[in-house]
Amino acid sequence: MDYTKTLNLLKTDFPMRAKLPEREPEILDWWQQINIYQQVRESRRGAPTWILHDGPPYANGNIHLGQALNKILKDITIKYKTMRGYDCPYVPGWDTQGLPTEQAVQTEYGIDRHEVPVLEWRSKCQELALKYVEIQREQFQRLGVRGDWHNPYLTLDKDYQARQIEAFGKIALQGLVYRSLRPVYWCYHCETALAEDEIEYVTRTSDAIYVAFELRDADQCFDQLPQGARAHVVIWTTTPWTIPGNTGIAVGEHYEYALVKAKDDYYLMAQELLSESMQQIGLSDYEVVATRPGKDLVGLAVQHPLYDRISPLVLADHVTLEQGTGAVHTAPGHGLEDYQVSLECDLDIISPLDDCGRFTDEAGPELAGLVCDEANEKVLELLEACGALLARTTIEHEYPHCWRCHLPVIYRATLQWFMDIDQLRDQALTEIAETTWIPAWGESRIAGMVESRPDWCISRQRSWGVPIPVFYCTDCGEALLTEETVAHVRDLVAEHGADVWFAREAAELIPPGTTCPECGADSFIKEPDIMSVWVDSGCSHYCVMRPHPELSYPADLYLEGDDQYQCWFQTSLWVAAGLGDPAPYKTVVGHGFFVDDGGQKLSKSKGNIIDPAEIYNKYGADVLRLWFTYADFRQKMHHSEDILQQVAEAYRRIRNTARFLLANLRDFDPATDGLAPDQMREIDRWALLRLNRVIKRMTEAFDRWDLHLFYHDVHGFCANDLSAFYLNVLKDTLYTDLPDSPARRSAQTALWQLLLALTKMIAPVLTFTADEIWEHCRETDLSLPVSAQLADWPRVDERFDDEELRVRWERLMQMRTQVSAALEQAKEDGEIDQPLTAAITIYAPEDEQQLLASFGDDLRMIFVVSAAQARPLAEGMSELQVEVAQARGEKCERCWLYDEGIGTSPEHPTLCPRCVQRINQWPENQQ
RNA sequence: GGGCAAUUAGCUCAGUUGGCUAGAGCGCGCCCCUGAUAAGGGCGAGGUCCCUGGUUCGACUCCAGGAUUGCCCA
Repeated sequence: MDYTKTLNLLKTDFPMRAKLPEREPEILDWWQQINIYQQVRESRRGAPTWILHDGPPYANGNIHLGQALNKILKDITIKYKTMRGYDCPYVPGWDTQGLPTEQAVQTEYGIDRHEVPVLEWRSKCQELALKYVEIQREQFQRLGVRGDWHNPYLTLDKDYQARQIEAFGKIALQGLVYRSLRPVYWCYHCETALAEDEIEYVTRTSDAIYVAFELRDADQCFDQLPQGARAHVVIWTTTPWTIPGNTGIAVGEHYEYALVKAKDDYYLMAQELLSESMQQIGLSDYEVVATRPGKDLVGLAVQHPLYDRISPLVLADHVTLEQGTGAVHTAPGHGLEDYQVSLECDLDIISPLDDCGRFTDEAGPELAGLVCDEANEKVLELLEACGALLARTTIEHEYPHCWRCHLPVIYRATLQWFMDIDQLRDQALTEIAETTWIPAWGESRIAGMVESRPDWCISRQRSWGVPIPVFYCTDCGEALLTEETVAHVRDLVAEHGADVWFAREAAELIPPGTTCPECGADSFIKEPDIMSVWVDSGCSHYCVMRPHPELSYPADLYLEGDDQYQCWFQTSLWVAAGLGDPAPYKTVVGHGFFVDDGGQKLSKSKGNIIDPAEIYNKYGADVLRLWFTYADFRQKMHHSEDILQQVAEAYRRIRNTARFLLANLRDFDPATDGLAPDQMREIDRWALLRLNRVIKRMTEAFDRWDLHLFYHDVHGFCANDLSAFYLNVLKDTLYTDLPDSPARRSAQTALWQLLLALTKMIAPVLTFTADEIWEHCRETDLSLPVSAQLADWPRVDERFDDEELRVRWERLMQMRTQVSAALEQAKEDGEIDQPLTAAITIYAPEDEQQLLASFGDDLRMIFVVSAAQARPLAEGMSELQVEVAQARGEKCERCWLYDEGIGTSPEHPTLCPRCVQRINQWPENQQ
């Protein structure tokens, strides 16, 4: 007879194989159908809100792995917080304006911005940005990210732009914004100023030259100098093309400078760098005539080698003796430190370059029209011709490059708009101290950056962005910016979008009747520059969080890649400070970046870019999501195929555990079959005690953003506590006991709790799989909400927190390890085939022996053997010993345990008495 | 050159206030099961806890210096 029909074998249509790439899109469709975002929001109506403000990714391509990580971490957090009882509106956003889009229009559409009208150019930019918003929206949703995808915020929205103009006006009217001629990083390929965060340093080889500047009145300082002798200050520079911009030479106050004679000429430079420099110049035969400290040299007049003008000797703190001659070529139009010196020492600021980096006529006829970097040769030629070029070598050094076109940038003095950071710094630092930073060292990191950050250059010489709403009087040139003009522009932009600024003349953009407060004239021109894209996103709290009916200020959380300490975390703070607001965030979480298995950063140029679509199309988004909780996201994240394989394997384990639970609950109705804790068997209470522990740890981990503990704890629980032990032990009860027996119902009561809690706990991470499991859970309990996302986070059930039980089982588990080892040994020695054929005797010290004995008949079940008994230590034994023998009797055909009573029933000659009894009582309808 | 951080088995991580033979999962090797089966179970081999000093009865844990790596800045 086939006894399999008299067993409660597994039964479920929950598939073992996930086929996530096929299954996930179906679940997505279903979420859309039931409008999961709205349902979740409604289920939390009236609950306290918890707001994560989305940092807008830049819409100029497919999403990359870092963006996938970012959005998934946000999603995990929001889903967790929702389950914890909060109402969590999530409004995703996109950064849509700025240089990257303009460049993409050029490359993708092949349009030259100089050849089309500005409005057409802007419309192309908008078209492209919106295209990528669509693409990214699809891709983010595919990752399982839940949010208000139908109503995202875009920085190009009219309302956004209008609020941004309003914010600028408020900040500017408080005197926190100024316009100044100042050297800024300038990319002459992109024809725009670049902010510090748009610079990348690349090693390159440059010229390094020594140049002689003739001293006009050296004899004032050095009476050793013979009448009519020529003396030169020697400078060293790696950018020959900046020589035309030289307006001074800086020396260090306390350094000793030596006047040396070589051949018939005299040279002046720092004593300490003398031998090195003279060697480079090729004048090894020289003598020191005199020395003077730097401070004595101040005010000496030096003749510029190329032009008829004087470059005075000045003091500067930044002069060092690390390189060069200790006499520093100073071109205030081409360097920030030089610029600062020029302010202190009243040097001229000369920057004879146009937007494209070409020398203007100011540089003289030989240089006019040449592009600066390429003009090096010509400058060298000119210096050579006048005998000023002493030596020419090369040097390898880090040089700033444009982050977009990767070409070298220059410093160029231009009129730019700045936010006055000095006025806001203290407030910003106070706010930083008030904010919670995760990880904690993020605080010292951003504080350090904020302390030393120079004024923020916020203007860009481009057109795809929000205009700087300033006018200039055509008569006196004075800038015009009043509450009225700002409000007027703001209203026009709110109605027509920022295009209106570019479509209309100044007269049509100012309130009628406006006159210049300085000279009374009524004719104006408009500011040509737009705001940096970092202003756009930095204003998001003012443009989105403030006015949005569902959001509020400040946000509970900002969560971005840790490059944002220098960018969005900061720009948002500066804007808030400028507006007189507290920080826009209460907590800020920074996450690391991906590196490949060799530890190299993922980048296009290295060709090691990973497309998240490839991963979710191959493994599924849930595996991708699980991966992001596999490693500590606050550090760099490694990517390799090996790691993905591991994660996929772990996914299968979790999935199969859930499947096993489901498959044993088909005949269980929690309402009628569930048992109270005091009616449950000890092992089942132990399982729920262990579940409590996982819930506790998971909750703490999520609260502390120790997300990687999720993977390790949940997976460890499934693998160790459940698969390897509890579920394995339970099989005998679940399969062979009477369906309605107390033991089986006790087990099922625990299994049901395990299944529910586990499914809820994985819901924020394995968001697709959780709902797939949940659907099957609802077959057991229809009163459950339709999605796990609508469930409450599991709670610790204190009825199972039994310390005595915990200790008791901990000791048992230790002994179990020894039993397993003994069984393995017996198997190797050929004494038994497998554990089920074994009978074990455990000789244990008294305490242990009593503990084991207290389990009675359950002991053999716990060790998954046919028979087990505990005895006191025998003579000569000092510690626990396990004796393994072949179990007596035959193998029962039904329960597979060995028993001596087999054959005693004529009706069922192959069954043990226990099974015979059960068969006889087996419910009719299940036979 | 400066700031912030990291460094525990092949991989990803644990390791409370310094204290028994440093743990887990995966991977690997060997074996068992075939009533979780493109599943499940057992055992095993893998570690100078980056290095060097110091404090201490005792340091993976604390201190100093160094190395390497990553990010940011110059």
